[in-house]
Amino acid sequence: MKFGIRKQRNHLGGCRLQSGPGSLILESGAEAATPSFSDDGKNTIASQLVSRLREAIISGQLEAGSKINLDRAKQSFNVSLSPLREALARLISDGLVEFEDNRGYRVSPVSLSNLEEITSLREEFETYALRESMRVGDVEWEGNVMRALHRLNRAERDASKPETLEQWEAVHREFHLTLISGCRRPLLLNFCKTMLNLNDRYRRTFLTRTSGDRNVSVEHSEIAQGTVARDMDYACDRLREHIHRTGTNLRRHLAEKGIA
Amino acid sequence: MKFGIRKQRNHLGGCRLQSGPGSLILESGAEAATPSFSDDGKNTIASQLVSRLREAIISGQLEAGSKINLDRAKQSFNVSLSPLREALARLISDGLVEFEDNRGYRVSPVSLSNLEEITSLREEFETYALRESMRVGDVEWEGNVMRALHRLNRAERDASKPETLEQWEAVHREFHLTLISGCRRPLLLNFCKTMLNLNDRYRRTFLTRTSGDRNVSVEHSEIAQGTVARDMDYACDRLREHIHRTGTNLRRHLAEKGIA
DNA sequence: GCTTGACAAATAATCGATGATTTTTCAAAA
DNA sequence: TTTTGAAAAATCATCGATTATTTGTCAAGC
Repeated sequence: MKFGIRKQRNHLGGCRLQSGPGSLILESGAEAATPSFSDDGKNTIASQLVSRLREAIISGQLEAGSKINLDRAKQSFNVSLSPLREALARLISDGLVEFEDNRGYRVSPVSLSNLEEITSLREEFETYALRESMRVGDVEWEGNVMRALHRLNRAERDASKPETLEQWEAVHREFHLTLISGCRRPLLLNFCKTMLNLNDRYRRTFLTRTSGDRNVSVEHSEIAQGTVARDMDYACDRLREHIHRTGTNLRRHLAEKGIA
Repeated sequence: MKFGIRKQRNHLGGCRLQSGPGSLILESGAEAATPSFSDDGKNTIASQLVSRLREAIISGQLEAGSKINLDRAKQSFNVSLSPLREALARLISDGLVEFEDNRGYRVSPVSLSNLEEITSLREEFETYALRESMRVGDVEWEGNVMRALHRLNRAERDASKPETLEQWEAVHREFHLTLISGCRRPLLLNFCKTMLNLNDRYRRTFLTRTSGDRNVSVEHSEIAQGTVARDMDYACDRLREHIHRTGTNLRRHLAEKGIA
C-alpha cells in the first residue's frame, strides 16, 4: 500500500525542510520530475538530511574544515536535533564529516595529501573494479555503460549556468559508477562510490572548468568503447590516465590556492 | 585538565551500561588495567556503544541477519534511544549494520558471496597496502611489526578458555593492521580495517580452531620477516596465501552449515 | 604583561514523551 | 479454507527539555 507521494504528516506543516537564507536549497526540482518514485529510501527526515548534507558538502556549500554548529544547522535545515545527529553520524562513513566526542561534527578538511590519496586509490580501485566488470559483466551492463556515455556527451557543462553544472556532475558521476557497476561486488562498489564523492568535492570546489589541453569527452568515449569491447588493458589504462590527469589538475589548483 | 578517570556523572548512577541477562558483558576488565588511558575517544555513551556493539557483532553475540529491536537493545545496554541510534548509524559504515527507513537497523547478514568478496578484497588491497608500507615505511614501523609478531606468537589460543581467544583475536588483528600501518594512507587503512573486521566476524563465528594442515605461526612469521626485509614480492605472496587459506577454510565451514 | 582559576555563555549529549509507520491480530466476507 | 481490511499492538522516528562538557571572559595574583 505504498504508491505515489507519501503523506508525511509531520509537525512542520506544509513548509517542511525549507532551508536557510539564500543557500542550501537542494533537490526540490528534480524529484518533481519523477513523482511516483520520489520515496525510494528517503522517507525519514534523517535520510533526507543525509542526501542534503552530502550534496551541500560535495558542492562546497558547507566549507571544508568548518565546524558544524548543531543549533545553527538545526535552524537552517529546519529540523530537530535527533535526525540531524543521526544523519551526520551516517556521513562519517562517507569521509565527508569528522567527529570528536564532546566537540561535535565538522566538515572534513581538504589537503594535498588527502587529494593525492583519493586519486591514487581511485586509480587502483576503480581500474580493479572495471577489470572485474569486464570479466563478469553482462550485456545489460554494457548497455548501461553506453547509455551513461550518451547522456554524459549530451549534457553540456556551462560554467555560467549552475543548473547545467549540477546536471553534468550527476551524469558524470553516474557514468563512472556505471562503468564499474558490472563487477557484482557491493563492498568494492561502495568504496569506489565513496572515493568518487570525495574526488568530486575537490573538483567542484577547485575546478570550475577543465584544463585546455584535455578533451574529456574523448577520454570518456575511449574508456567506454574499450570497456564494452572488453579490452581490459586498454580500458583500464585509459581510465587510469583519466583519473590521474584530473588529479594532477586538481593538485595544481590546490597549490595555487596555497592549500597544503 | 584531563587526567585519570573521567567524572561521568550521568543519570545512571554507579551501575552504568551494565548489560542484559547473561550476555554482552564486554571490555570491563581490560580498561581497569590501563586506568589513565581509558578515555581516548570513548567519552560519550554513543561512542562507548559503538565499541560495544561492534564487538558484540564481530564476536557473534548479536546474530548475523537479526533485527535490532531498539526497545530491547535500549534495555540490555541500559541506555536511551538517542545515543543508541547514533551509534548504530555510525556502524553502518563498518558494514556490520544495515538500515532501512522505518524498518530500523539489523545486523548485516552473512553469506558465501559476502565472504568471498571480503577475502578477495583483502587479498588485493592488503597486499597493496603492505607493498606501499614496505616502500615508505620507516624504522619505527618495522619495529612495530616485529613487536606485533612477538605478541602474537606469545598469545596462546586455547579454545577452552574464552578469554585467551579474545586476547588472541586482539593481537592477531593488531598484527595485520600493524603490517600495513606504514603506508601513510588513512583512507586505505580504514578500508582494510573494515574488511578485517568483517573477516574476523566470519572467523569468530564459524572457525573455532584452525585447520590441521596449517601452521599459522609460521605463516605470520614469514610475512613479518619478508616485510622488514622489504622483500615485496615474497611478503605479499605470503600474505596473499595467508588470507586465501583462511578464506578457503571459512568457505568450507559455511558450506557445512548450509549457508549460501 | 602573563598566567590562573572561577564564573558565564555556548555548545554538545542525553533523556522521556509524543507522533508516525509498520506489523500483527482477528473477525467478516468470499 | 483463504482473502481482506480495519483495529490494535509493536516498533520506529521525532521533538522539546534537561543535563554535561567545552569554550570564552575577566578579574586576581604573580
